[in-house]
Amino acid sequence: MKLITRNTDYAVRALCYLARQDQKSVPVSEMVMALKIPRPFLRKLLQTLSTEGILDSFKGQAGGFALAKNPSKIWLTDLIRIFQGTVELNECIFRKKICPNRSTCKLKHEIDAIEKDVLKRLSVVSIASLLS
Amino acid sequence: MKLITRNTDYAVRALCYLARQDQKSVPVSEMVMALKIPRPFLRKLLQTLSTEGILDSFKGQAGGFALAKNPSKIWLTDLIRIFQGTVELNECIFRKKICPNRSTCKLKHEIDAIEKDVLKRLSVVSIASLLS
DNA sequence: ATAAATGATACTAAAGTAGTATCATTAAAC
DNA sequence: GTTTAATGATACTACTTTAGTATCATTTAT
Ligand code: FES
Ligand code: FES
Repeated sequence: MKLITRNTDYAVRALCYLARQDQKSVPVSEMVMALKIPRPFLRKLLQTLSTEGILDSFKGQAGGFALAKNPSKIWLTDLIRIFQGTVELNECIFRKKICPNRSTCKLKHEIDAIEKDVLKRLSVVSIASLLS
Repeated sequence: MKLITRNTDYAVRALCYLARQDQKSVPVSEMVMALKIPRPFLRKLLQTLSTEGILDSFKGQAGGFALAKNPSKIWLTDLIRIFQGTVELNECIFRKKICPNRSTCKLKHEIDAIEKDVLKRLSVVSIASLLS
């Protein structure tokens, strides 16, 4: 099981790359060179980050992408939410229906507690903190 | 993202059910009734638990399954390993290859640390502790 | 012999993840 | 004003994992 999918992982790299630049905007082609991420995939991903307000985008020649916020304000949990949905280690769906034992189930309690910890640890990680 | 898949979840329920019985062996049909898990799915799952040494099985009429160990010796991590493979929240595979940045990557460090915590918490949960 | 069980194994379906392709729109550069 | 290099929008394909089904062989109590 993975906590971070490819999308999120690539997004982190791209955002770190942008955070280290002080150019007004960086085109996808430059990032493809630097990060060796498949172009169409990176493009789609950056578009998503743009519509989500993480990036600003500039169309036309000499256009590209730039961070829309300070790297210390871009949280890993934002990216996870965008690309993977909410963090729910525990679903307990029972044949498409919410499980009737949810309130008493000890397994659920255990996993819920673990989930809380994981979220707590994830929620302090920002792009700034990943810059090294 | 899920920490526990359906297989593992069902296995926990089945094992808890068996732990509460003191019959020599319980046939699948009885468990299907009690747990409302699809029969062929439960069957396969119990067979797996049997070959993995978690359950004893008895063939022929009046046969069935029974715990092969004390419930306090059956660990949630065993079940996760059996049905989901090793817990690895962090893969960082870069286009089918192991990522070259593994040693320096801060994201990996963070996720590794979280994974360690999760494993620590999972590793103390046994069927006995889930019996309620 | 029969019936009720598991063993072994192959198959199908659904969902999530990863990646590609294409055409339209924009705006700087010439 | 035309060209060119960029993003916007959107649809599509492929792969992997998870979930679930089906079938026939074997065993054993009755
Ligand atoms: S059995 Fe459904 S929440 Fe655990
Ligand atoms: S970039 Fe590969 S381990 Fe993080």
